Amino acid sequence: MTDQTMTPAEQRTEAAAAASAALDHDLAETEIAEVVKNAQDAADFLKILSHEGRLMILCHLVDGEKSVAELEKLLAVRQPTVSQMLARLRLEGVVETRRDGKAIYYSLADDRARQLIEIIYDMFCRTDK
Amino acid sequence: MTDQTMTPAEQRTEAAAAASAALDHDLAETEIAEVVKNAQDAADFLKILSHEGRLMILCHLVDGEKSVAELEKLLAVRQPTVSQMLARLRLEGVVETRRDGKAIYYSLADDRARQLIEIIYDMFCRTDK
DNA sequence: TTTATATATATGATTTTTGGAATATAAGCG
DNA sequence: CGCTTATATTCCAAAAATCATATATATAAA
Repeated sequence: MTDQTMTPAEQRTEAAAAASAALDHDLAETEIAEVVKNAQDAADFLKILSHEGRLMILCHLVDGEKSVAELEKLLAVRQPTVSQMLARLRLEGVVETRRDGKAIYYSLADDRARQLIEIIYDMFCRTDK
Repeated sequence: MTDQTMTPAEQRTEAAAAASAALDHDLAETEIAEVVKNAQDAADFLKILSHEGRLMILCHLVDGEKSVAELEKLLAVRQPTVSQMLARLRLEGVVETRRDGKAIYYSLADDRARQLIEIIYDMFCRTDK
């Protein structure tokens, strides 16, 4: 279908044009770029949740803040592993921290995450019983 | 916190026991295993969605079935790439196919996916405007 | 200030995921 | 039958994610 002699950039441009044509109201390049960006953002966000350990952490945080030590026990994994998962969640802005003495308490900082987690919890932890 | 002289298996057992204790109603090993399994299932499912291309495909399929060629144009990627993404979705049971002559039409086959996709679409493609 | 506890980070090995290129199959057409 | 179009699959290299181990930092307590 697509001419194999074109460069990848040319092919993408052509394909994008084809996509525009397909959506009869003729999207501009910038609009296509925005759709792609939305998809990227959404996919990146889902990637954060698509990990057993991180997902369990987030599920627990729905019930309220937890210290690293508490999460370590709840998940049955070692401390550096919990901290690594928390670091990722922190960098992505999904959780935030509060210090109390030696302990650091983590809580949810993103409503999208809270919403999705609750839905996923219902889907996978209630329905299937 | 956890004794570094134990084997990983021992540590996991101990940590699991600690987790049980933490949840005052004393979960059995099998119950813990089930929670972990739920988390794994959910994470695996989210992994399928957490990919820009697959996500875009699923978004388009929410509007109704599409042939491979249509998706190729909508996504602006090459045919083998579309087929690879579709193969993954097919193997995971998220989409199903119907043949019509030379064309193969794909459609959503999983209500969980449909539900999540719609929510994600609202979150990332409507809200932020 | 030394020591213990709670948490974080760095490093590196291993595994998974990804995406391109080539090739294969399957259906329709002349 | 050969030819074309639509789709699928295989193979492989590169990139990314994961995980364990070791080490660092920060707070508190003695």
